[in-house]
Amino acid sequence: MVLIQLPDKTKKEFPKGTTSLDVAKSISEGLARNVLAAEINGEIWDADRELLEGELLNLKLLTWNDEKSKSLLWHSSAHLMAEAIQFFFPEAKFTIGPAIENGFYYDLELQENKNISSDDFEKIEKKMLELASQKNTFNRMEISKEEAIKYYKNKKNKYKLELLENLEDGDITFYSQGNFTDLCKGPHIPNTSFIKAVKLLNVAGAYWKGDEKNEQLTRIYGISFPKRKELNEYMSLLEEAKKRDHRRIGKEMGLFTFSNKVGQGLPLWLPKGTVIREELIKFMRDLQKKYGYESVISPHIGNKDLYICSGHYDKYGEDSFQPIKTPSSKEEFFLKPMNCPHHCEIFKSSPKSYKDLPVRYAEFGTVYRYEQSGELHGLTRVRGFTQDDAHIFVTEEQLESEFKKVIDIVLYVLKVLNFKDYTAQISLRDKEDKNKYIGSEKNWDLAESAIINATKNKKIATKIEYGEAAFYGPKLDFMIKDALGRKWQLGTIQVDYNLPERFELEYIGPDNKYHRPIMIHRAPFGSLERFLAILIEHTAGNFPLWLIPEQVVIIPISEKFTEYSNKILKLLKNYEIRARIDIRSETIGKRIRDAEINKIPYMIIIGEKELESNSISVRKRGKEDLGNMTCEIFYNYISKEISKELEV
RNA sequence: GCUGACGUAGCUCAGGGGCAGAGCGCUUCCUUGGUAAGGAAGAGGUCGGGAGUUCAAAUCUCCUCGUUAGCUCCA
Repeated sequence: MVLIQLPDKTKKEFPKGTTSLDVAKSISEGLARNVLAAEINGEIWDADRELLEGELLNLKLLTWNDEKSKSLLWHSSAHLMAEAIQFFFPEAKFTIGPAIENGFYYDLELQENKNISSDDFEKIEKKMLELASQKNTFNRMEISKEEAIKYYKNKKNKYKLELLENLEDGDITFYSQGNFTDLCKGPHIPNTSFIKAVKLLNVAGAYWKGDEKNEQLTRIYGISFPKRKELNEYMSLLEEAKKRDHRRIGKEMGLFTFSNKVGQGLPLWLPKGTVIREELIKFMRDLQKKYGYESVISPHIGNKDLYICSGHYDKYGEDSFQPIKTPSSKEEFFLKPMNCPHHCEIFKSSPKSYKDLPVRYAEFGTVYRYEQSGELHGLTRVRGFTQDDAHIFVTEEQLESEFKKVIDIVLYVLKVLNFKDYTAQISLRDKEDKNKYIGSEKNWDLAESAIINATKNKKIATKIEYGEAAFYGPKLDFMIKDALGRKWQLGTIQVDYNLPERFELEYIGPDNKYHRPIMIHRAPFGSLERFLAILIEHTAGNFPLWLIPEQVVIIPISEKFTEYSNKILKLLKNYEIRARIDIRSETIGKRIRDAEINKIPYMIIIGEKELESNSISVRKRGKEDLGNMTCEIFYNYISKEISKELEV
């Protein structure tokens, strides 16, 4: 007897050999037609797999509407794609083909001199749909290890053989559908006909097992849906996302640019972009003042010895911009790739008492890193950027409370700019490979537990990632996705016991003895470049009023009102409102339309009426006429809006 | 750095061995207007750069630089 319990707690009995699909049929034919798989005691099973007899099984039937079954359909689609590719490229050797957050991919090795390009996508998609319509079932087979090895030796597929090495005999399953058989632990959808719409998205190289020392395979990404309409919706969503791309908006709004003559990955800030950047800096300066930070300034280069001392030379020296040499002596200087060593030396410049601590040095430090060319991406990954950096030197006792204060700053920044969808990631050491790091086991343990405790105490939801720590210490990173769903690290807070040791930093304690401070590295924005990139995508260029480069455009009805308009412009500028006049000989309609498209929050219309009453007419973007008012009232209106944006 | 794709006007893009194109933007002129597109004319290009094939190359081939999607990396 098979005993099951459905989510609504009803219990049912079925004879031996019953599958989840049979259970669905017993409920309704309609449900049975839509069942993709079943969750049995929390584990996902094929719908046509025979249920085990004996103990009571918690059974939940999964249809497309269950989030969990999306990856099921996508994983099965990867198999279907493999079958289609096998048809056109019989020599292809398949490796792994998982479902991912949005869709699926398959990594494969092609015959030499053959490659798949996006030109092949259409025929592969067509073949996939043709195969899908054959309603081929996904058949699960339990295979002995010996048999499996024989199968892939015969296919000369060393990748699958490598995967088999790590599998236990008795634990190996193959799945086959139509003409394609694959080593796979499943589960799968019942048959291919559930896949009704397919789109291959891109082809790229990917290293076997993610290691660049290994072979580079061909990876093909795709997505599929049970309905054509859903695919269309997804594709238009992608289109919309592309419109938010900061590279596009940055160009349209004239915020920043790049020049090949200047060099790859070296952004040039245009006047409008600089306004936003300077506003962000002002905002952060004010915030830091409140939290007791002191500003410091350090040069753009540093002696090689500085980085030998910090350990950065050892770790990154070869891959950095190469040293600048002095003409007379043999001294070598590096462009600074981070500010911490400079700040350590500032700390050392005078003796410190425990009464001085915490010491908080802040600097908007511009740093240069030689990023691999393939890594460069708009403003999110560049070779020259400015960090809103600070280093806090604390005693053991101060560490946790100070760390929590920094968390407050980061959370405040995210809140002011309305970032709700972020991940707080605790980046710890790689458990396997500890050679990547400097410092003692004890220091690392202390630093890691400090972060874990502080976040627990602050009750923020965190995700632990091993192997993501900096080489000198663990981090709390705030990750935000861009328009295309790629994750970027913005704010970061790091606990560091190692650099104070390397720089022999000390303070005199109440016991009149020397003690070693602990260092907190922190940057709430991360880098201004990356932060602004994400902010552009987040707002689609509709920045809050306090940040937007052009707050107001004045539109005179005709040339007769130019003089009065200039007077108003001057008045607004005295109020520190960012305004300009649109004196083109276009119609009012046209100039309002352009201001709307250019995302200008306020338009001021000036004509006969305004001149006579010494006033202005205000229009808010996306809204109607706000009516007639004096400049002073308008200023109050705007100031109120800005302070509302900043008080959260 | 690796693999694939792409570089045509300021921007977005069409063309694809035989005269360099469109829309938007820009300039000038006309229009002097009341809350999302007034009209006309004009300027603007070594078709990323170099080499080759050809009577002829923006177009085909190779190299190179850059951009881009991934992979790898990210102090």
